[in-house]
Amino acid sequence: MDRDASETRNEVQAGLDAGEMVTVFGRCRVDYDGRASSELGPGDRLLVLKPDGTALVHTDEGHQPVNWQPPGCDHESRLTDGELHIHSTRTTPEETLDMYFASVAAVNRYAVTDDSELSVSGTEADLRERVLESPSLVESGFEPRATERGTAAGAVDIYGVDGDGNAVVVELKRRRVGPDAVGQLDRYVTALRRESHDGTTVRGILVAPSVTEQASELLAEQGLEFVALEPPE
Amino acid sequence: MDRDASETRNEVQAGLDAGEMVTVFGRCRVDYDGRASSELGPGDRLLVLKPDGTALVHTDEGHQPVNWQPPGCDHESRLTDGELHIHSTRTTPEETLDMYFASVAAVNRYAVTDDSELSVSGTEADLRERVLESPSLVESGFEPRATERGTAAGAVDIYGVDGDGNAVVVELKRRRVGPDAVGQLDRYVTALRRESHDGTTVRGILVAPSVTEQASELLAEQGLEFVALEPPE
DNA sequence: GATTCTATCTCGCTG
DNA sequence: CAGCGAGGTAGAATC
Repeated sequence: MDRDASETRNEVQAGLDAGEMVTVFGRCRVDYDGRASSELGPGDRLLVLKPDGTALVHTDEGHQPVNWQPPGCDHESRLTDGELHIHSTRTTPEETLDMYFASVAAVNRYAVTDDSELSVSGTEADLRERVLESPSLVESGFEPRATERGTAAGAVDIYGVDGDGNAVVVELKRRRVGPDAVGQLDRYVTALRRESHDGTTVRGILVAPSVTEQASELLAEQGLEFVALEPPE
Repeated sequence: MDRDASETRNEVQAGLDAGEMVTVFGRCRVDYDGRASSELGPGDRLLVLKPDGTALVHTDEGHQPVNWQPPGCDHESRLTDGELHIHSTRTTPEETLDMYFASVAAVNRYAVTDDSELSVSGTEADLRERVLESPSLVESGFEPRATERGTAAGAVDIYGVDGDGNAVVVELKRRRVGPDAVGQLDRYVTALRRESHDGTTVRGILVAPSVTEQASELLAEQGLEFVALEPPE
């Protein structure tokens, strides 16, 4: 099932040169060096080289590739010590990925045409639309005034006022939230209180499907509020 | 280049039954429904089905699969309206992925053996080891007393005391940090101050390679400190 | 390019 | 199983 390494290399390089998607399955070692560094001993893996400069190394397990390079990298095929050697580099940050194939079971080249765009629903953006269309879902009398309003601590998802004229900061999450989301909301509320030189009251409301116990306690400690709401669909 | 759909389906199913990694390249539509939902119109994509129940749908661009299922899913091959139809399901949460192939250019089956483990260096754990071996890198006189010390707000990376007997909370990050890390440290410090009924001073120190401007301001506002330190390697 | 935040995040660990 | 935090997170939007 093994193939002549030189012929294999030519096939891989021809695919890369043609702007095709190239896959290589075989026994290999993998070295990575960059933001971190890693070593992976011999094993059977599927290498996917994309025409946009992406490289993915997949084992038989897991959603995540065991090693990879992001889009925009340069891939080179080489013969190093008689083995097929794929060398991929990027800059900013400087990172290299090297794969050494002791044997190659298959090389495949695919000419890819894909004009469709993925459409997703049930995102945080959908939840924001839902709140903007029906602000009373947050609270009777709530009036949104701005989205992505800037503060010293970052941009607030929805900024508005309540029925008593108090300022309201709404932080949206599409799923059940933990302590991190409370910290985020607290930063925005604190920043706005600091920025409002008059005595305006600033309320913080976390809008999400649900909240963990620890996050709930943090909300109470900080005097922040929670409203249960799911993204549409 | 197209293949008989029934024959193709048999090949895919045989690979799944044999516990092999199966790839299908061809023109397809993809529907996903679960935590969110998505639709993807016709285009050429590479489908990877792993023996652990993972499914990955890759276009010609990007590190991330355009659609996927995590490990542990059940994959079925079907003939629906004369097309190869891959149906993948999971529970908790209930999620389904459906791929309909208008044409298939290639099916590949790979028997995978991989006994090697990935070893990574330059992680947060490596940074923690570095600090525990040389606590003076944080500050002269700093003495670590515990790692992963529990608080009401979660576990502190390193807990210790300074030369004056004050409590010190160290939050480690392997890379440049933004506002979220400051919020995290602040939650731990606040929780410990609440828990220490005597008048013990609790200091919070963020240890990371560098810090963004906004995070730096947040640190100053909260009376927290920063020490520049990189993970080893 | 740097910063900030979302994500069907995934993954590992711990209770 | 849920919760919590790390990640070479990637990706998008904005400055």
